[in-house]
Amino acid sequence: MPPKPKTELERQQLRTLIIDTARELFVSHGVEAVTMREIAKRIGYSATSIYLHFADREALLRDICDIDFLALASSLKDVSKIAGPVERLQALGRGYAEFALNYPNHYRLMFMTKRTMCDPQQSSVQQNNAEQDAYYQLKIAVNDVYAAGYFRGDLTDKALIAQTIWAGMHGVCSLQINMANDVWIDWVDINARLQLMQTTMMRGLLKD
Amino acid sequence: MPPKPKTELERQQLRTLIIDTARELFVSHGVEAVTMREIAKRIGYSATSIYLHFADREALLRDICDIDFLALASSLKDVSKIAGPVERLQALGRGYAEFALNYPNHYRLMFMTKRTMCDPQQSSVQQNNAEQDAYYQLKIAVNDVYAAGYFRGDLTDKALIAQTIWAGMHGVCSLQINMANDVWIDWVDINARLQLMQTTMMRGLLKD
DNA sequence: AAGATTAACTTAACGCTGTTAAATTAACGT
DNA sequence: ACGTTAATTTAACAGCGTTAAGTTAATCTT
Repeated sequence: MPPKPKTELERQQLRTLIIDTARELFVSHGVEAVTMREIAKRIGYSATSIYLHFADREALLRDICDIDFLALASSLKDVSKIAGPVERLQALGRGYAEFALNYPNHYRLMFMTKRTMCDPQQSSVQQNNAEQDAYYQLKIAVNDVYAAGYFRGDLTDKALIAQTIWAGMHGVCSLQINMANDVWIDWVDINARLQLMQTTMMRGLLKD
Repeated sequence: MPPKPKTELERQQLRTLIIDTARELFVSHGVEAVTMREIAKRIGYSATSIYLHFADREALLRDICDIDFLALASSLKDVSKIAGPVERLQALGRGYAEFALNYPNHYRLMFMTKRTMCDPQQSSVQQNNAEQDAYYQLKIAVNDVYAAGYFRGDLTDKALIAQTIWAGMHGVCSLQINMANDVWIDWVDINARLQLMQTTMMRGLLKD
C-alpha cells in the first residue's frame, strides 16, 4: 500500500524488524524450514521487499547470525563479575551451554551450518569488545587463569587452550542438539555430560 | 530405454549404484548441493527412477548414512589389534578424527545435519557388532580401560565416559569442519588442537 | 502364436523455493 | 499541476523434490 520517502532511521528499523521476525520464527521452526515469503508475510510485506534490504537469503542469515552472536556475548557478560579466574572460566562454559541448549536452532545456525563468511570489518559485532565478542570473553578468561599460573606447565599457547575448551563444550552441546533423539546411542543425562566435560577439561588443563 | 524383468540381485545392485554415486558426489560438492536430478544423470537414469528404490530424498540420505557409518567403523577396525587399552582408546580417537577430516561432507551428514531418524531395526548397520558399529567400538575400548582400573575412582558410568570422549573429539572435528574458514578466530593448527584434546581427555579421565 | 498383463522406465507436470523484471503507487521538487 | 523518483507489489523464471500419466518391451495365458 505504500508511498515514497523514508528516513534512514525508518529504513534501519525495517531492517531490524525483518531480522527480529526471522529470528523469532527460527526459534520454533528451525532455520531451514523458514521461507522468505513466510518472514515477509509475518511483517505484512511482500517477499520481494526483503531484497531491498538484503542482497539474498544468505546475507540475511549472516546479519541474523551477527545478532545471535551479540545475544550470546550479552548473555555471558555477568560472568566477568565472578571473583576466581577458574570459577569464571567454568561459569563461561556453563553459560555457553545454557545458550546453546535454550536456543538450539540459533546455535545450529551459528556453529553447525555451512555459511559463506563475511569479513569482520562489516560485521555489526565489534571484535575484541568483551560486551559483544563471546570468543574474546573466553580468551580473557583463559588469559586470567594463565596469568594466575593455574595451567599446567607444558601449556603455553593460550589460543590453543581456549579453542580446546571451546571444542569440549561445543562437542557436548552440538551432539545433544543433533543426536539426542538418536535411539542408537544410550544417551546419559545431558547435565551429567556437561558436568563431566567441564571437570575433565579442568583436571586435564589445570595443575594438580 | 528399458524393458521389464529384473532379478532381485539386479534391483539391489541398482540401489547400491545410486547410493555409491550419490556418496561420490557428496565428497566433492557437499550433500546440500547435490540434487536428485544430478545423481540420476550420473548413472544414466531419469530422476524419477530413484523414487522406485527410495521413498524420498530423506530415505536415500538415511541409507547413504548407513554406508557412511559402516565405512567409519571399518576404518577403525584395525585399532582393536593394538595392545594397551589406553593406547587403543587413543588410537580410536585419532582414527575417528582422521575419518572426519578426510570426509568432512560425509561427517557433516552423519553428525551435524538434522535428519529424521529411523529405528535401528531396519538399518543395514548391525548394532553392537564391532565390525560395523563405531560407537560400540568406543564402548568396548572404554570398557577395557575401565576393567584395567585406569579411570579415576569417581568415574563409574562407562556410557558417560564414552560419550564425553566422543564429544571432545567431535567438538574439535566439527568446529574444524564448519568454522576453520572463519577469520574471526585465530585458529591454531588442527593437529595441535586434536592432540591437546586427546591428552586433556586422558589427563582428565585417567588416574594420575 | 497372438493378445493381455505387468515391470521398468521416461516425459509432463505440480507446488514450492529463492530471486529478478516489470508494473504500480504516492509523496516530493519545481 | 506535473513530472520525478523511492517504496512496494504483482508477475514471472528457473530450479528443486516429487507425483501422475504415459511408454516400452519382456513375460504369461490360452
